[in-house]
Amino acid sequence: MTQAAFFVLTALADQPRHGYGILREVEEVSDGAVQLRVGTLYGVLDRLTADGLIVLDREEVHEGRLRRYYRLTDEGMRALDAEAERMAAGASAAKSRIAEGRKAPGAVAKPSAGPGLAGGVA
Amino acid sequence: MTQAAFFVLTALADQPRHGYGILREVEEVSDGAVQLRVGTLYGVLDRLTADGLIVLDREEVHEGRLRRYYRLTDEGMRALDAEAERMAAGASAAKSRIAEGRKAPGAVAKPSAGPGLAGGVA
DNA sequence: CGTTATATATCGGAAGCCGAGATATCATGG
DNA sequence: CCATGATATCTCGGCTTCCGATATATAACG
Repeated sequence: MTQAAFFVLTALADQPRHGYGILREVEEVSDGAVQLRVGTLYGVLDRLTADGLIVLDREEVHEGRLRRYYRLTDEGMRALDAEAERMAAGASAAKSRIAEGRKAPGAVAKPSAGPGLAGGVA
Repeated sequence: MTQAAFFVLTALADQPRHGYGILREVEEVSDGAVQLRVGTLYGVLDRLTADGLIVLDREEVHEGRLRRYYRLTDEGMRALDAEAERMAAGASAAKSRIAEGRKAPGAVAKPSAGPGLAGGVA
């Protein structure tokens, strides 16, 4: 699953949303760290629909503008859950490894030959 | 940062490794969930080097076979740390949203009629 | 009337992924 | 002796995905 797809699913996890709403929600939920582009969105939406992870929930007309709402399917919910698990595990692994690398730069069983990472790391 | 790049950095976080070793390490650290392909690896290695996140540490000849070791730079370490943070946050956000969606499928200001997610759908 | 915000969607270039193949050494097995 | 498999490097081409730019349309603000 791509990053974009993950964040779209996340934005839809609590309630159905329309395209433009997903765009804003992703930015907000990621605290501005992730900016889903318009050009990316619709391709992702199509793929997720084709994969059965989301479905068109309903269409509304708000102030003369069409809003097309999507929502997660059971399968989409499960896929997101599994992906979140993998991401958490990956993040956790990276964190503990960083700690290891900082704690023992020369723990490679090599006395000194190895200058260690970036010279002491600080 | 792409998934592939993230896992390469993670594999290098505790100690320098060579290409083939990274391949096995990524699979092991992700418990088989992530399989970095050979065709992907070298492109990632080149990009990470160009971006200054990793550097060629040393070259060794082991049993007649060349081993090219890479290691993280300070910048690479920081980038990995930041990315791990973002991933953890993303995973966490997804998790709590899933909980919200399950807890209140109709929390959309809809008493009960709302079949909500996966409820009635059909 | 022009710009900004909301809202949809498409197009094409660029970036990235990955199966397949090339090359080479060493060990195992037939 | 040769085939196979593991180790180890790297390249190529097709496919998927990303994203800037563009198009269309309504409403609000100046």
